Amino acid sequence: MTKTERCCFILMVLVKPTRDRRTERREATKAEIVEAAWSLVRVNGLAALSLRDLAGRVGMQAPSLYSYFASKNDIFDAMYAEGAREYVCQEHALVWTGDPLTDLKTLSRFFVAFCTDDPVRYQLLFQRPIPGFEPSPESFAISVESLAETQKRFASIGLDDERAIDLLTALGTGLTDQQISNDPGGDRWTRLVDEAVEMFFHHLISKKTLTTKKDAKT
Amino acid sequence: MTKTERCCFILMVLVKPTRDRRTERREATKAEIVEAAWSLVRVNGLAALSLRDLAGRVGMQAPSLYSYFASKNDIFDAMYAEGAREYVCQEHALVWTGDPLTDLKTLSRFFVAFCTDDPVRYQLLFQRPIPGFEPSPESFAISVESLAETQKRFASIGLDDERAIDLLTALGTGLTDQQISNDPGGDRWTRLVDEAVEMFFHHLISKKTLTTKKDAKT
DNA sequence: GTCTATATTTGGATAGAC
DNA sequence: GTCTATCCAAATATAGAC
Repeated sequence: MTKTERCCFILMVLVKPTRDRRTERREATKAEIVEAAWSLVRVNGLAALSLRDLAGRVGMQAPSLYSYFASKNDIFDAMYAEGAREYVCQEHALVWTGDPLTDLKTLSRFFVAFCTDDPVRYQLLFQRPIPGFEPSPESFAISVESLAETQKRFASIGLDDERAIDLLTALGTGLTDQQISNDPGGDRWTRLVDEAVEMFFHHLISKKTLTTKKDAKT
Repeated sequence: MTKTERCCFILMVLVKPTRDRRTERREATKAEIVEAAWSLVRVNGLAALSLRDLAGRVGMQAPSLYSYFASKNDIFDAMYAEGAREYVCQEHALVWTGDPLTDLKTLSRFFVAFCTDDPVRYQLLFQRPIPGFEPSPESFAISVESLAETQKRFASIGLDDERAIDLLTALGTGLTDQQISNDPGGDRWTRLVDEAVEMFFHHLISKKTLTTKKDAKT
């Protein structure tokens, strides 16, 4: 521990509310790098991200990035965490009515919109397109949190049948995938979300697996 | 044209049924290379295919591959063509009953089974995971042929609504994608195909968009 | 047709000066 | 913290001998 570091540490402990401008600056730069990484991968794809390009985008030389991230995968991990946090945040902001059909539509619309809105983010979060990369436990924990959130939402609607849930998620990813692969930027499949959820809902009712709070009319 | 080539050419023209052993041998080697490429790619993923590995697998040095294929993408193209041909062939072998629901199930089951049976092939044929690669017009034509086949099948069932078809394809790719991503080698999603098709079918009937030959009972 | 040798490019990552 | 210089590894692809 250098003299300067010791000094800082003592100050931090003694004077709690003091901001650490050094750390703030550092975090800001890290965020800037991650942002630049997103803009690059949105154009060239995840696999094409190179540290040279990335450094150039933020006005650095490649080795300088190693002052902020230990490796390339470490950068991917930061991107993953950011994406997962966005998902949790936006999902949390959804408004629930208590009506199962309406709420299912809300959730499905949100999922498909979130994914098609940024296909590369979808790829990073929900598929595994980078050979040597998997998210760190800390980053993955964010995803797990959101999964739990969704499960609770399903349960509160009365949807607890695994088969049914699997069918619904397949619908969501199917619409998403077709939209991204075959009509990028359009709405040929996203516009089908409501109809798909209604179809699913009526299917559930006909199996009497659902407990409705209000009764949905045909 | 060398003397030998001229000689061969004259022979081919004069004596029609004569086989060209040279060409046969060459095609066999090409097929062997493509087969080796598939086995490598199934293990390491599409992106990880390297010409060194591939050459080693068939007992060659890397440059020798250039006697058979002009480039790496040329090899991918051959793989694509082979995959597409398999699809057409297997689809063609399906047996149709004339009953819309049954036939829809047959088609959907086939699609999902074909895709989950070889996820890497699915990736190469139906997604675009290799940065610089897209199939040559000749190879792509095979896919177009199969699409036309499927369209005709849909039409013969009385299914000609674009929205409905899009919904059905989303169901197929959704089940496929979830199966591959979240339960590789299992059947958690593939076993839902029949239920999904029934759900879709009843949805169609309730919209009275379908002309049935036999009437399906509830 | 197959080989050895090599050109060329492009990555990620490290060392050490400042 | 940032830079220059460099290392190392891996990849596609070509040249030319045999």
